Amino acid sequence: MAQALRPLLRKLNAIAAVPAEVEAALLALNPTVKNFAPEEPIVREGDRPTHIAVVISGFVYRYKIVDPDKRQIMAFHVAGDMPDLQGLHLDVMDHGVAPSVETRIALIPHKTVFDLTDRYPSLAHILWREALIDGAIFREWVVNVGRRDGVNRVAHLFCELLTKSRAVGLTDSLECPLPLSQTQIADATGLSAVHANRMLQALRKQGLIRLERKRLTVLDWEGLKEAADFDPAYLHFKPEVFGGIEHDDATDARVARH
Amino acid sequence: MAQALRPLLRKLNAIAAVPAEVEAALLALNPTVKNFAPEEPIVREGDRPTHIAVVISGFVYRYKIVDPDKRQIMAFHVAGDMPDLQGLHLDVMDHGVAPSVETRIALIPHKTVFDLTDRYPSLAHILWREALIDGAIFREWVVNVGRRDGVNRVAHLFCELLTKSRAVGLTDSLECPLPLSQTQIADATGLSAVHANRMLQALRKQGLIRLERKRLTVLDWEGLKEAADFDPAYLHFKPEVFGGIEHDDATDARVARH
DNA sequence: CGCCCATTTGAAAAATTTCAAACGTAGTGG
DNA sequence: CCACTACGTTTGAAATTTTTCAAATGGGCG
Repeated sequence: MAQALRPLLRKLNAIAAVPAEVEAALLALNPTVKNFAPEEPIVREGDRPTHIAVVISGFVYRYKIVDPDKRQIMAFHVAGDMPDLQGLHLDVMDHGVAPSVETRIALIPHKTVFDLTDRYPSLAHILWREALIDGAIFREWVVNVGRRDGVNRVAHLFCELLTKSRAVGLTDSLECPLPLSQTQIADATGLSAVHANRMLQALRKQGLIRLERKRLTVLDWEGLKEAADFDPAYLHFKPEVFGGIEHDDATDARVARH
Repeated sequence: MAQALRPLLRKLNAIAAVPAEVEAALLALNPTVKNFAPEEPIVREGDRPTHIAVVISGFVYRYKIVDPDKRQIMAFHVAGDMPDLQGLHLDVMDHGVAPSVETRIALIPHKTVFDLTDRYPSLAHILWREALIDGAIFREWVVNVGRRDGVNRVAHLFCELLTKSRAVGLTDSLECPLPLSQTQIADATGLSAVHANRMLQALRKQGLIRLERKRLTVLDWEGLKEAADFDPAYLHFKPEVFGGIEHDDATDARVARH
């Protein structure tokens, strides 16, 4: 398990410069690693977490139940992400965390994290920054769900997921895992499952995406960005990572100028 | 100006225990204070802020422009709040900040804040916690806009504003300032202005609220909470502050059991 | 094969937006 | 003091988006 936290380092390096000694200290940790089956709760609303979860592989979402037959998904997380970083300073969970597929999670006691941030103030700043980026993404989701129509919302979600996947090295093409049911896509975009289905069909018909075997392929990145009104600034990646996807990509992306 | 940051202390004390020496250090600051006219930008999307803004009095909102004839408001802030705390670790603003009424803002250089957090690690933890609460509120807004219908959304917004106002001592009754146009309420709830107007009428007709001269009066707190599906847990106030509003309040709140 | 579950389709119902106009109030300038 | 303007609120009605309901289709798996 010595390398279990490798994805975390890739993630942290995408958002900040991580000093070598901090990298070493993190790699030296020997965290508990636990497998979670699809939909098996990782943390529940109301819990008082004592550990930080780091996604090693798989796909995780955060959600709240409303009504209680409605659900809203507020975030997706891939390898390297810490879906309950907030537990460090907020005692009780105001939402749940669950995986959508078989997922490996490293568990690090809060105390261990605080020891590290005491020893390495720069790590504290990086984690604080990560928490702020988490917040920035929620803001964009408020915009997405509040002011964009169905097609836009789904397109935007896909742009975000592909960009994040590329930033942490999960893929270097225009294709990435998307282990979600249409119901989950609907719950993330504030749509009904039926409507989400139709929005997906619209995106396919427009030749923007392909969706098969739980993988997303973007056929026309510029077109999808346009349809989504997507600007990655809110993800706050380091400048090098920022743009992420170029026009002259080695794929079949059509050039769609606006 | 020696007492300019008094509201900030009330706010911080509502979310955490603030050591006396930290209180003293904050009060000893002599921040620049600036007045902003309604709608006069405090920070713009794309800016690289060098200072933290603290609301001393007034009412501030954070927003993004989409399309560009649509606007989404993502947060409201009252006295004591720091609407761009995130600027401490995120270089460029991904959204704008503006007041809805004449507002007094204290400006504290980032450097000053970092000096203080270096000197008082407990302050760093409090500010980090505040940033996480900021994020928790965005999550609830995603839920609000994504999974609640018109009336619910507006009711929820009002519950949040009243609860926050009480927590920082802006009011101790069921009445608080609400210096917003219906267009702004619409932009915060993801509705059209016309529809927001109708939802307000519905809340009035149900005898839940009164709205006049830019003040909100809650006539039936339990009823409004019920209509809003409101649970203040996501605001993460200290336990003492938590409940905030009791059934047997010294006001004319009707008892609405569910 | 048969079952379970996710996806897809169609059609009606409901929520929400858009458009257009009326109304009210406050402020400005004559 | 009145006319005029600007802006926010209110109203009505049609257009549109989205949801709901119900059923059909399709794939994976024991």
